[in-house]
Amino acid sequence: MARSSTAAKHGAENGAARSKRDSILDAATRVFLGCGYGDASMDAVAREAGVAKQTIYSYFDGKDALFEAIVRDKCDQLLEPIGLPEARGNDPETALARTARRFLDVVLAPEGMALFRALVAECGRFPNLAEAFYRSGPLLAAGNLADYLAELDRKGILKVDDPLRAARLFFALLRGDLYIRRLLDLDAACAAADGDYGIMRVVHLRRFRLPID
Amino acid sequence: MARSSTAAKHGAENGAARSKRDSILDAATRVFLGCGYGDASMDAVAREAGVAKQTIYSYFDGKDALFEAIVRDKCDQLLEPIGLPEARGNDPETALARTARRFLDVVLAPEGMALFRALVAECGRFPNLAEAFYRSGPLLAAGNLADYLAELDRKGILKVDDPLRAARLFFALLRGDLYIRRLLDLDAACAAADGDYGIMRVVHLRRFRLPID
DNA sequence: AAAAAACTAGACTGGACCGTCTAGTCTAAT
DNA sequence: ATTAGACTAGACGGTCCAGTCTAGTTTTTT
Repeated sequence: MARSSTAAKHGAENGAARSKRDSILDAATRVFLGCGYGDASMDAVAREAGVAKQTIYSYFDGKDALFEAIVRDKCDQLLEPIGLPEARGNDPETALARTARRFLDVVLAPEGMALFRALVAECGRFPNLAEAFYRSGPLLAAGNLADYLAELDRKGILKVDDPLRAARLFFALLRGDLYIRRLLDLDAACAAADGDYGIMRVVHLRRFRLPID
Repeated sequence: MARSSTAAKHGAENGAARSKRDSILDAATRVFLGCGYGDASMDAVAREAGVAKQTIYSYFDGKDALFEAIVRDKCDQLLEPIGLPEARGNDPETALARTARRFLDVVLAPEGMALFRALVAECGRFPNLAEAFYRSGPLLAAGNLADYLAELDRKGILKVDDPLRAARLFFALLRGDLYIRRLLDLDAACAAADGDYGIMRVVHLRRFRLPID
């Protein structure tokens, strides 16, 4: 009664069953994030997972539940690095640059884009998923950065009146125009993983005692 | 042979036909932007337009063509104000604030959000539409602002090394976090039209000889 | 008035797809 | 060996929808 929330008829809680469930989840992730919720078919998921359709329905209640499962899964797994608090030991510039890179590497990666695109497309049908994503992603990241900025302010290193707003604007600057282009799937062949996206330009704003709050 | 590009069998090029075509376009806009391309049905469009389904097919080639038509229509109509060049007579601060407001009023409005959301969802199916939107929207706006910033730089009022990049970051700052929230349809009940969105905070960055390029 | 064109209402075809069901196979425990 | 539960392959019912077709009505043109 532990794992499969509602469609639970699996007595064997061993590793084999778990790996079958996982392969379904993986396949579903590829299919759903590849074509979107509407154009993804359960038959395609079954084919991709190398599994009979009935097996999917024995692990998940239906298409909705499967989509929810893969989204929550990807949220946990993908957004986990940007939810970590700052390493406060380093000098601020390094810390900010590291935060920036961690954020962009996740957010601009194809998987991150696909997840966000799917959520935007289906936010009407799954409003709770959209909110869960926002809270465990952008909001958490901004909160952590805000804490760090507040600390810098207390130490007199930086003047930041409204840390949360400052953090949000920091991330907004980082996303810049590139985020829009990626969302629209233009610019796919751009410098993806290795590009430094002008991070340092944004980070160096602090030199000017930035009033970005 | 002038108007209805491919499905043309309308000899009468008078005003009545035009208004019927328009009422179809209007209804299609409501339906498509309301539920998205996938969940919109041609029957729903016909019902909404108060028109027989066959009439739609006599004006448009099919669902795809109708979607294209309404998107191009809304792009032209919606993004037109943000494509206008700057009024160069005013002082820079006023000009920037005006540009900012014009941009946000369009982009954050429900119609603008719905259009963008539909394009993000269907960018795989209609890549050309996504690009057309980007060019006639964000890119054009950034280009115009860049021209203005370059002029300010020539006059020595502002130091801007890379005007286009500066313009893009300006708009990125304006979108901020709110854009993400609106895309996910959280935050719908927020201060919509009358809110001043912190524009002045962003505009005042210039006081610090902003190196946002 | 008569003819032509536009339009309507609704039935219909063909296809996709969700979720269920059946019948049979494989695996593991007893 | 037997038995129970997990799994497979595929068929099937029901629903929804794009696009076509038919038959009849309204509007416009001549």
